[in-house]
Amino acid sequence: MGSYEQNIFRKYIADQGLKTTLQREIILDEFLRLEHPSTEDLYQSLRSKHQNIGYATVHRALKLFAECGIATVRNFGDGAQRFEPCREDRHHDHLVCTRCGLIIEFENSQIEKLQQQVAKSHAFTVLDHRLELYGLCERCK
Amino acid sequence: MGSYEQNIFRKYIADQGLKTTLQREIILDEFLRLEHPSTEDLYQSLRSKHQNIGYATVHRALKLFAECGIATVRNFGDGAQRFEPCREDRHHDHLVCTRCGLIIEFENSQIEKLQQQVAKSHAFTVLDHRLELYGLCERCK
DNA sequence: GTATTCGTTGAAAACGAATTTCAATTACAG
DNA sequence: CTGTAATTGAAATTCGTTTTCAACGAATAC
Ligand SMILES: [Mn+2]
Ligand SMILES: [Mn+2]
Ligand SMILES: [Zn+2]
Ligand SMILES: [Zn+2]
Repeated sequence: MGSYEQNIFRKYIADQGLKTTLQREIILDEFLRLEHPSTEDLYQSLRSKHQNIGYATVHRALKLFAECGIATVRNFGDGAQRFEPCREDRHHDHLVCTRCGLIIEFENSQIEKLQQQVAKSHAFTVLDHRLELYGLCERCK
Repeated sequence: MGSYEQNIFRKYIADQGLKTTLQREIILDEFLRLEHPSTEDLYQSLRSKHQNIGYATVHRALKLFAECGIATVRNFGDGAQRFEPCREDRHHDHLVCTRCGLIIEFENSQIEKLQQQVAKSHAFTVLDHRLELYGLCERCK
């Protein structure tokens, strides 16, 4: 057995006729330890223990994670794509401190409900959404 | 006199010790006619009548528009920054059709209010926010 | 086991949007 | 006007992302 994410990933790999590799296992493992890493972040994080894993492989793995649904692509406006583990499908949104980069996660079912109402009133089917509040955290203001 | 946006822009230019140029006036004028143009969109849109205005100048103008508050930077995940006129400070959010690119704008004061509550509960000061609902529009689903 | 097949890997190259450089030009204060 | 500093546009650069390609390796066939 393995973690929730490992199982989904392995199933996806098998279903697609792809191959399980040591690199992918290592990358997934490290990915699950990080918060909102960019490709570069994850690559650097692996460097110490695994100097033989290439940047391109890390990047390709992250794309696979997003494809199979265990990672979400984020963009907090800092010019780099960030990826984050979906963690059992618990959706959340973000407060982003524009000064120090602190990221606070939150869930608000009332907001989600209102979003659905808005979409409905425009005959729109929502597949995904992003809500980010930018500003200053307690320490920075 | 001039439009709301022209006045703000000219004041900003003056205050910063910058210079009013014909190019900037033309670019602003065209910018206000478009919906959510990228630099490239705006550049192309100007090309027919003003083949002598360079891409870099368009880009620099857009950055100035954002700086002085008459434009907002948007990122709908298509890989290009988009800019949009603020239009008298009326904030709005977006429904984005991921199939045909249609963008519907909406305002929802209840959602905004809940956002403030969320921020407050984390001792966060919100300076800006983005809410985008991605999915399929009426025609595409 | 050995061969064949086909996906994977990592380094390097290519890509593309954003940004900067630089020499020529222009706005505008004095 | 004149001098000075900002602006311009073409080209070059930057930087994150993506692709290429030859070597490699896992899975399957023989
Ligand atoms: Mn998060
Ligand atoms: Mn809009
Ligand atoms: Zn902070
Ligand atoms: Zn559509």
